[in-house]
Amino acid sequence: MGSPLPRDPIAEARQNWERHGWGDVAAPMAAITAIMRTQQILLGRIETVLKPFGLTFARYELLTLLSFARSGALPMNKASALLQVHPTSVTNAVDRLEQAGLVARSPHPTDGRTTLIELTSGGRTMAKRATAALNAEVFGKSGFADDDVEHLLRVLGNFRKAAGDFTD
Amino acid sequence: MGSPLPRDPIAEARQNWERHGWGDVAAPMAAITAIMRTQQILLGRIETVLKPFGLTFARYELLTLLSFARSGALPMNKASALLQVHPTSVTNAVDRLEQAGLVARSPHPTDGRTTLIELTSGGRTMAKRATAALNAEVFGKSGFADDDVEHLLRVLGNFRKAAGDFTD
DNA sequence: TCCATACCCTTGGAAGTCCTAGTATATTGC
DNA sequence: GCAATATACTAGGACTTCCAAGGGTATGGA
Repeated sequence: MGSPLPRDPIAEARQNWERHGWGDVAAPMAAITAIMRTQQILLGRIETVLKPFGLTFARYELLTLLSFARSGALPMNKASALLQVHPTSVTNAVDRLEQAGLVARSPHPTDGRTTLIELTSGGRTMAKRATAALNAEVFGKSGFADDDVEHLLRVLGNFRKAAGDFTD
Repeated sequence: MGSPLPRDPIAEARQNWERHGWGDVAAPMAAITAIMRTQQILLGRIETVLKPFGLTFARYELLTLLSFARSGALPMNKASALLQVHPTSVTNAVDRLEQAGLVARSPHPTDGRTTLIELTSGGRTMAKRATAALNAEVFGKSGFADDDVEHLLRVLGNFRKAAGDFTD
């Protein structure tokens, strides 16, 4: 989306913050902006790999979650909670995956309010193939050193816990 | 959007990866997923703070970028490059900021293809206020220790550079 | 038992992102 | 000087996200 810039725009933002007397929060501002940008880059790579499969990241995540479910099926509200997205986003993703024949909706046996989503065999195959591609093209080539990966997991794990993601 | 989960869903995903024989990429997969989720949390906090100002993060970033421009005006393509978003996203943001009276479009004096965007006085005031709020409510309370901030800046800076964001 | 409350999912709307294509203006090469 | 190429912005469409609101189903207390 553009050739490399001559200077790091986030480093420049940090300097601007300091120049305006906000030096006390300039560093965390820069770190947060860097997280935003890194996410953008990673999401772009992921979507590029998934595009040939007709998948987006949101749909891939749901597919993978289902592939790990013991019974092969999950209530929609469970999926929403585990993926940490709004229930309407799950509705949307399921609509499209269902149209593509990768998942199926079925009524919950005892709770009439609940809808179960289940992988079709095609969906299971698709999940395997897409995961193999992502492992090879993105996760296996992240560019992060092993030490940095562990450090990221620790720091971001603490952050997510403090933000109330999980109690553990 | 949901109460805390009993277990960290990303740690669980990592275990699932390992169980399926993808142990060699399980750690970077988890780190990348953690970056995604952290970005989601941070963006949520930012948007909550900006909402009373009638701003979204995309519009705030543009407003702030303009407030740091020497001349107070920038060509749209420059803004697109510095914010590292698609040109159509800038068009969209400018449309709405213009409707709100915070920026104005003007033709470039010598290049007929180019449109300049300029802060209005109201836009300048808004940028100051919104930045003060974000500094107080988000950047000043990030929850990251100083050491972790420096580490994040280094690791993510290397990543962004390797991804071609800047040459420096 | 029955009504109020809580929960689950879906619809419709607003916002952001990107892509593709189209129009207008510059620049470059012959 | 003029045609071919490159650049700048915008229009329309697909996608995701969230919020607000609504209809259907469970559950629990009077």
